[in-house]
Amino acid sequence: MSETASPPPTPPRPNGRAKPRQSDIARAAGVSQATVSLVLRGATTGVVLAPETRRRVLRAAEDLGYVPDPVATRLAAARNGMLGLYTFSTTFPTDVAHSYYPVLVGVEEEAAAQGQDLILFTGASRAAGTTSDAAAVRRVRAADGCLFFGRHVPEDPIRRLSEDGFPFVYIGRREEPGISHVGADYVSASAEVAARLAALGHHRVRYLRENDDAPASTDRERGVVDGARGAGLETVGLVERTDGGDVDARLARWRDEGVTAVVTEETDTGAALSGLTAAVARAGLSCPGDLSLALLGTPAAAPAAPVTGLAGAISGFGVPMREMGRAAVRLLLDLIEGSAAPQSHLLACEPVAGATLGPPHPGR
Amino acid sequence: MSETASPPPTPPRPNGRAKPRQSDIARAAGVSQATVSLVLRGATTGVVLAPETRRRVLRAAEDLGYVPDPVATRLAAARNGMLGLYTFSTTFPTDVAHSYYPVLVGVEEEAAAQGQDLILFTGASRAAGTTSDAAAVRRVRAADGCLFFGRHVPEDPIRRLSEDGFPFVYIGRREEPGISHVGADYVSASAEVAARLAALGHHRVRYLRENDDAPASTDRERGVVDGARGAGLETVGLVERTDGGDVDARLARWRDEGVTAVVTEETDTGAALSGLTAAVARAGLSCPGDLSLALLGTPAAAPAAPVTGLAGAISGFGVPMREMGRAAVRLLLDLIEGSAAPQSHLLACEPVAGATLGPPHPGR
DNA sequence: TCAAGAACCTAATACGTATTAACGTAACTT
DNA sequence: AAGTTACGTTAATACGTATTAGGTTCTTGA
Repeated sequence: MSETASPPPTPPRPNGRAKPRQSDIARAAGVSQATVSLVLRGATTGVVLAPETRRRVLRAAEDLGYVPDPVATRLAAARNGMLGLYTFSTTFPTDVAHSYYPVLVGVEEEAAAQGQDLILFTGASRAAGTTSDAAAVRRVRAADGCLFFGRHVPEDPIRRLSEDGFPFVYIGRREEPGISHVGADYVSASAEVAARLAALGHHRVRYLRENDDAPASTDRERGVVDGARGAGLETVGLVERTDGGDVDARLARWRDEGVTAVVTEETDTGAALSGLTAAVARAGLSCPGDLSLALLGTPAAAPAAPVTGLAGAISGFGVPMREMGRAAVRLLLDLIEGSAAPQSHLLACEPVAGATLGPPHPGR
Repeated sequence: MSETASPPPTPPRPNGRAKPRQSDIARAAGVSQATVSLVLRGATTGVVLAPETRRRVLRAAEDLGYVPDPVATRLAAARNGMLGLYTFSTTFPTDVAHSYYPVLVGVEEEAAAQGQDLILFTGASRAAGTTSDAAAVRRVRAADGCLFFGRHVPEDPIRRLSEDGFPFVYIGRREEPGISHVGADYVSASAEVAARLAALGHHRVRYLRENDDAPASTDRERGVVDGARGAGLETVGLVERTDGGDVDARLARWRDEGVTAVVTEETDTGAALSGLTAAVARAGLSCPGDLSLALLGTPAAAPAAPVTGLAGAISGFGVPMREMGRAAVRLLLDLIEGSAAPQSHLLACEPVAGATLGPPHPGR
């Protein structure tokens, strides 16, 4: 299934080497390399070129098929029109592909719209060497600036970037002061969900969150608790964490306790949600018939194990991932151009009506 | 929804500048910059450093928090550990995201596995300037090599790359000799589908193909025709092209003509398939009850307009997109390392049994 | 006609690292 | 003791572009 093709003919190049350089153009046009640079770069400060010279240089550049070397451009302290996107993933990228994909789409869209190329750095890269996080993060300096993306991020190497004045933006909320991020307003959106439950008449509710302390989870918890308090829901025992234990037992206990609604969150792994829905299905319960269910966050587009026993979409809110990607690119460009100080943006989440919320139906 | 954060404290750097360089280390360790490079790079050809010197240099590098500059590295050495991925898309990238996505996943997987980073070039980029295709394609030289991806590609600029000896690989079959590509064996797979129809007892069949001449479409047509001839199907009037006309009328005509099975192809737009299935649904036909249906290619993962009226998957074959991405990366790396001549790989497609094929049921 | 500008261009250098030829120096041989 | 080797390090240079401080020629005004 493999066929070797004859190599293409290689026409002689003026230089003997593959790529024509500015100095080749200079020779052809009878000017200096500096002049070529000035012509091709567009007039800089005050320097004026004779129209005739410009023409000659441009002509020669065209003839030779000149291609500016982005690396050299970058080394010579200018921009190279490339933005980095560094993805930290605990698991292999493909596993979380679906839940992160919309962000990538947004980033790509906006980057293309702004005429920037994108360098994809993968956290797992360079696995061959004895590389630390630090070494991995270093590579991003090849770009004009970088976006960081993922729930968990190695902080030290990135602090170093910050100290060096390298422009970067987190996608997702961060706690560290002085660094830029574009996040979603999980607090408000989560509070709104709690309020929705209260409005339906629920009183005893459980919020099942992931057992880690990523800002996204912390924010949601805060929103749920604040919202519950504000709406008059019971807050004692409201929050529980996934602990790898028996979800079925947990669900049964909740029913015994008179819980009428459960809220959980969607993260990159989707563990909390999938575990919960599976348990609900095993218990033979329906939503919202027996139990109301709300989800904080957008579920993956095409889950490997589709949620069974649920009629429509899960109620809660959606994360504006695509718009976050776009906003992050815009902010990063502002930082690179120096036209903005480090700053943070929180985007509003969109409520999802869904089909899993209803009035309370106490179990047993 | 925006908050300005205080800038982080900037600790004094030995150099007065932001990033320590090899020459800073050299000064601190009392050696030359060249020695620093040799130490940090690992022993090159025959050059041996005194263990004591190594220690001093490494120590100094550690103390100063040295970070090699990838850009300078790339300029000095030939490689920079980055592969380009250039996507040509007729429409906006996002529109075809789903159907191309598996390839991107494969590329990213393999690139990460090989310790390479990825530069995403988008054809629409640099829209601001008066840039030609040529100028757009030039940018890929920032990488060590490049993958090209898309049904239609500007040939001239790429020929130039080829002449310059720049390593690149097409994903998808190409006609041009002497350039490398990784494609799918549409001919064999399409012929197999035709044979399957014949085995079920069909005789009068139609193949509806896209109205363009991308190699992928050409190959499929050849496969269908060859396979039909080999299996004894009627070949007169077998092939038709989409022409933007009335699909319903076309379908009705087929029924009148006694056609019992229809084959179509999936491309980046998905136009042929979606038009056809919509017409089938409007005509109140079921597959395979009234009409057998086969598809050449993998349908997009999550079609915007889900196929209605079809019980299960559409029969035909699937394109190994992810594996094509992986294979293309491997081939590109071989080319870059000079360990391989330009060559082509055709990957086998996987038959999809599906639920839309059955014995012939003449209409009317 | 001379000096002062203006207009155009170039020489020189920086950017940070990799590589190679060459240079001392110390150890070893005879 | 002189010559040879081996060893450890460095000077020099390349990579390709950007930038700035001049240097030449050309106008222009008096």
